[in-house]
Amino acid sequence: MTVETAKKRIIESGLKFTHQRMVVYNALQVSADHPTAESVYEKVKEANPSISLGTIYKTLENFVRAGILKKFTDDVGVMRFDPMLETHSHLYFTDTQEIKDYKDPGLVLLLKKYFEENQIDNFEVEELSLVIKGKTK
Amino acid sequence: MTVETAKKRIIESGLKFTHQRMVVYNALQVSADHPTAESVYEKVKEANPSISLGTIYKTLENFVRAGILKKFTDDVGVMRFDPMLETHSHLYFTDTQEIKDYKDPGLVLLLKKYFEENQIDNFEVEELSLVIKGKTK
DNA sequence: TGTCAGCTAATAATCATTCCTATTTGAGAA
DNA sequence: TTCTCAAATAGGAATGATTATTAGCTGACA
Repeated sequence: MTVETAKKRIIESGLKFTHQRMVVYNALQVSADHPTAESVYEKVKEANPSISLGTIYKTLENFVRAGILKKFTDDVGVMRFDPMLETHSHLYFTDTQEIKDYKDPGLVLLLKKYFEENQIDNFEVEELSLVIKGKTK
Repeated sequence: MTVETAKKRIIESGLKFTHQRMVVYNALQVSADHPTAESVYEKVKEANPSISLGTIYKTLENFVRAGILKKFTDDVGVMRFDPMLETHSHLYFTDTQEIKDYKDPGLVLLLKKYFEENQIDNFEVEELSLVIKGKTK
């Protein structure tokens, strides 16, 4: 990930290019799975100590709107950001509290087929993902 | 739901029976889908105007620990309580912001079967639910 | 009825998130 | 390059849901 690709990506998505957006964008690339606003803030401050938490929130929100990120809320009610753009499911480890991505194209196909054959009354399915709770084996 | 069944249920779950718990329990029975602590509070105040919001939180938390309720966090980060105990999925209406339960035994069977045949590395599935996003048709 | 662990009310504290506003900046125009 | 201005930012205050604290109360059991 070079500066140029980051810049290109931000501008392509219709956002004005700023130093802060670029730093946040880069921090996301090296983040662990599903960072919180706070953890992005910590990471970003290394490169830009004067950035404010409010800017992080706003930037992440803009990235979500621009389709660069997805946002969801974890079990304790904290926002998490997900750099992955394809629809996918999550594994919740009840023992370690971790959240991991789970991608399974076969499963998605199976589910889509299921909902084509079994319509839900008065509801049009747009997006499907699974919450899989369990523990390390 | 009579007073007696409520009382029985509370005692069976190992909690001491109190007036407040009983009122909260009853409020849950007549609540709309997935009440928040706040909405339970509003409802309970009709029967017991002196109850405090802190007690509501603690009581709900106790019910969750006792297995009478489930708790989850919605997309805006607010806790919601779910009186239903069987595993079930949720429909998220992207147009109206509603959340509705979706029960589908056939789907559950399909998923269980799928995960028996397709084990996830180093992970033991305990509970499955689907997040179904879409809109009114 | 007396005892006491557990419960409750009231309120303070916390924490993630949003809002506010004066100041600065990026990008296109001249 | 310099100018202009809409948009973005820093910094901090405000908000709102949730949790913690604590003093007093009460249900269950002997």
